[in-house]
Amino acid sequence: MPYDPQRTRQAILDAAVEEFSAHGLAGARVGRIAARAKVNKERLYGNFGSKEELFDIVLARELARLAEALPLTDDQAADLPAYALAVHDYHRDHPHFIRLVHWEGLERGSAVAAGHPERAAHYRSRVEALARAQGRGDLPAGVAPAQLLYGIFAMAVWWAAVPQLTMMITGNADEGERRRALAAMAARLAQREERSGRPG
Amino acid sequence: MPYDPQRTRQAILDAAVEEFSAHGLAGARVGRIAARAKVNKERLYGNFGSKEELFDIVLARELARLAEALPLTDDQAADLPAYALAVHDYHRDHPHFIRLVHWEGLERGSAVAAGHPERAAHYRSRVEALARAQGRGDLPAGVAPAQLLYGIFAMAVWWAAVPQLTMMITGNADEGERRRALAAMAARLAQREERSGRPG
DNA sequence: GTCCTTTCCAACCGTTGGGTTGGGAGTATT
DNA sequence: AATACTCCCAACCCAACGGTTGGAAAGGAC
Repeated sequence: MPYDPQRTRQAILDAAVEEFSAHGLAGARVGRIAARAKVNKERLYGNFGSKEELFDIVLARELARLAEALPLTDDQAADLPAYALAVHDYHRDHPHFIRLVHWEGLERGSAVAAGHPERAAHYRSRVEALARAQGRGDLPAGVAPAQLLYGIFAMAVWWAAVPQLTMMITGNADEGERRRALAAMAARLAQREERSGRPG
Repeated sequence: MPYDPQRTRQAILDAAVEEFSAHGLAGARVGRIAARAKVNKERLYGNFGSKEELFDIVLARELARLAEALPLTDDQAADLPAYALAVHDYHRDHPHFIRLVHWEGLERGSAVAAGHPERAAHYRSRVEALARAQGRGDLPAGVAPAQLLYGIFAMAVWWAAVPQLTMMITGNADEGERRRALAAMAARLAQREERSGRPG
């Protein structure tokens, strides 16, 4: 059979994203990745060095895909519910990335943040878009833009990491209801006037 | 040395919660748990059957602690920001439970929800408290109470599961800022009047 | 066709994993 | 003080793990 190193690499990455997404770093099995990719284990080490490095590369690839598919333009920053829904739908349709990020957070902790300037830049650009929207008056100024982005992300993606909790909290609420509620809550975060509104 | 089976059990559970919280189900090492508890590995199996059963028991114990420490009274349901802060602070001060829940969600998936009626009841009671607050007019009726609870939880605890992302999004925002933003966002979710407020 | 490099594979390696075993030490019952 | 039962431990089991090795097959340069 003719050699096809490019195809080998690709097959390993495709298999690895499935395996890491399903089982995390500790739970993933190098042998399973090789088997699913129909490739010899040694090719994995020859191409990617180690299980951990492979995890990094897989995660970086998924982030690159997300970054391309889910920009945050100034238009979108002015329409927070629509952006929240876009984030939600992306992760619903591409469930690997958000799971990888959760595995990374749980297994490696906050120290990760220091070593990935390009990822930090990705999120910074989103924060800046929200800051500009605040400057234009399209978003309320009461909450720091970074915190606002955090809140939107939290509501839009958390269910993917804790499906069992989500089920217990919302019962068998269907996805339509979740999307509707997400949009409504994002709209509330985006409202311009704040009302104290709570009786002492 | 005199026997003390009660103490042995307790030591295993205390060691197990640390280990499972830090490494998850796949990453946890039975040998490490036994070593930390200063107990023979066999005592772990004699008392708890298997690694998985031990995980279940540890998680149930942590939920029981949370349920006692963090009720949701009707008073609190009427003051969503205060409740959100209470949830945030509990998980900040007792970081094991929320991590265990995330490990469970990632490793076992949504099927878990079906097998734990007592846990479902715990969350149902919280949803009902919010529903009553809506009935009294203390909370807006625009969002289903279960979805509202989901949103509050998501914002209040997500940072614990993805500390690296939180860091990249909010920079080195200190905890005080996070708490302030959380309260502000919860207040927005609790506002009674909705304003469309978005220019077409 | 010879030489050199790259791709690929089967078999292997040392270690560690969850889980078990056989028996000894402590305690309660009679 | 013999019996019986629970608690505990050191040593063991073996499958599976991440990672490596030696060499064969393929491709490119000349």
